[in-house]
Amino acid sequence: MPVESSRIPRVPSSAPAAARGLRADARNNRNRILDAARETFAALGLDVPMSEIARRSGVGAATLYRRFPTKEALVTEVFADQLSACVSVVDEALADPDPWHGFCSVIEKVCAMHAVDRGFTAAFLSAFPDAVAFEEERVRAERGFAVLTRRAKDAGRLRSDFAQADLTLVLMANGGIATGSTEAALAASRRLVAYLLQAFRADHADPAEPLPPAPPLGLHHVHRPPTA
Amino acid sequence: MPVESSRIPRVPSSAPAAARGLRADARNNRNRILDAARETFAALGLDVPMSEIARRSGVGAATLYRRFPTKEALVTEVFADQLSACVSVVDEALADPDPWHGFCSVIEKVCAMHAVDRGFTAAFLSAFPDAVAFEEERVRAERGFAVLTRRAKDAGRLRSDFAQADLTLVLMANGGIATGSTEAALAASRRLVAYLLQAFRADHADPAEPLPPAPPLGLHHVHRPPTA
DNA sequence: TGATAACTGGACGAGGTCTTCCACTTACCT
DNA sequence: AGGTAAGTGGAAGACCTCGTCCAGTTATCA
Repeated sequence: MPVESSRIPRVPSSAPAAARGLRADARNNRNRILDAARETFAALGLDVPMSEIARRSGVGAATLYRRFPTKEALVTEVFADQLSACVSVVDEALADPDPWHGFCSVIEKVCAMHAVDRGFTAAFLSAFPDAVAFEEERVRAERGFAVLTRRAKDAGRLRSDFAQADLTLVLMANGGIATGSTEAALAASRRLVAYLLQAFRADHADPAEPLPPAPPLGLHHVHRPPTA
Repeated sequence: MPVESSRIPRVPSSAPAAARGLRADARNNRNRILDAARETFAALGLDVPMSEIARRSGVGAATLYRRFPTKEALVTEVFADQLSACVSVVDEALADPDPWHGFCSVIEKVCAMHAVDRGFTAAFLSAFPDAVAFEEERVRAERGFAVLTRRAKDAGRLRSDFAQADLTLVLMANGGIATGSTEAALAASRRLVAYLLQAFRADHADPAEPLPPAPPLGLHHVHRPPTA
């Protein structure tokens, strides 16, 4: 009888690394916490008390803090996959044969994701320090978007004075669209994005009205002060 | 000897109503508080502690609360004149013989004012309850802007599907532009506004791509929940 | 089944903010 | 100049949030 088999924890290796080797009930609670946190952050933003998330998860505060030593850790974990989704949006767009369509789809999809999730917007913009864990993905998305931008310009569809930093501009502006209902926020975001995409069209660039210079801002430089 | 003369308080009737009849030192302190609050709110947003404003004003907390019973009252007072400035921007634009230029100037100026004052943006968007005091001015500005919109459309410069609620959209989007330095925020705001104004041009409306419907949002419906 | 180690829940402490209270000081009016 | 009422500053109360601790419970494994 192979003793080893009992020593090897039955790990669903597809699960996130942090959930491996947990006792069954603990892993269950962990998932409940993540689900509740996702819902709550999306609906109310990142400023909800940890106690509220514990309450909605049906666990005590200690359990919450045992799984996620700090609120930031919880936020990071919650939005890790959302960030991956953003990155994959860029990958999909790179596979699109129409450069302009790909470019637009990135902006439309990412803005829509932000519009329906209040917490995602805040997390994205606050650039919480643990985000260094996502540095790699962020850089990949940035490079991918740069390629998209170049292709769309070369195709003559995107105005040539569009700056890389304008993506940050769009995301920040879209982040300002926060209203009571999710539907209203999504509708507002869609309309804003539609306006902006029309402004980005090459045939709408007016040589008589040059754009004000782009501010020297990259996604990684956006730091919203904690108390503001 | 006219007794009355001494009974009549020497009121600088040009001063705000709330400052009338105050003792000289009290009025002085009141002004210092307002100045400090203006600076602090503009630089750091509305979330600065009241104690910080008291410290910068050189007064104690009790004095601050004697003048302004609640933080909200202070915020309201501080931004009352800024709001008036916004309204007068509309009035100026109405006097502009060029409807399109007037329309643009409103958006450009108001957005610039919001960009350089973090607190103003928050106060404007949070629509704090005491704002009912400004209801009249708000309505006046709204009507004025409606006139500007109509004129600009009739002149064939503003796209016909521009909605009144799009002003709210622009202001919310502009409110998302908050970066570390004031200069960067202003630069970002300017570029965003330039893009949007190009999108608003009648000759840039693409009949092949109708806009998503405008969300049913007026300025007075924007309510950002307290904790978010 | 029973020992063990991990897990859980509610109570607790630290820190920060808004607001109030009270003894002292100051400006105004006669 | 002097009395008085208003004004002032610092300390303290109420409330909320993040994060910690300990006694009881539960899953795991021989």
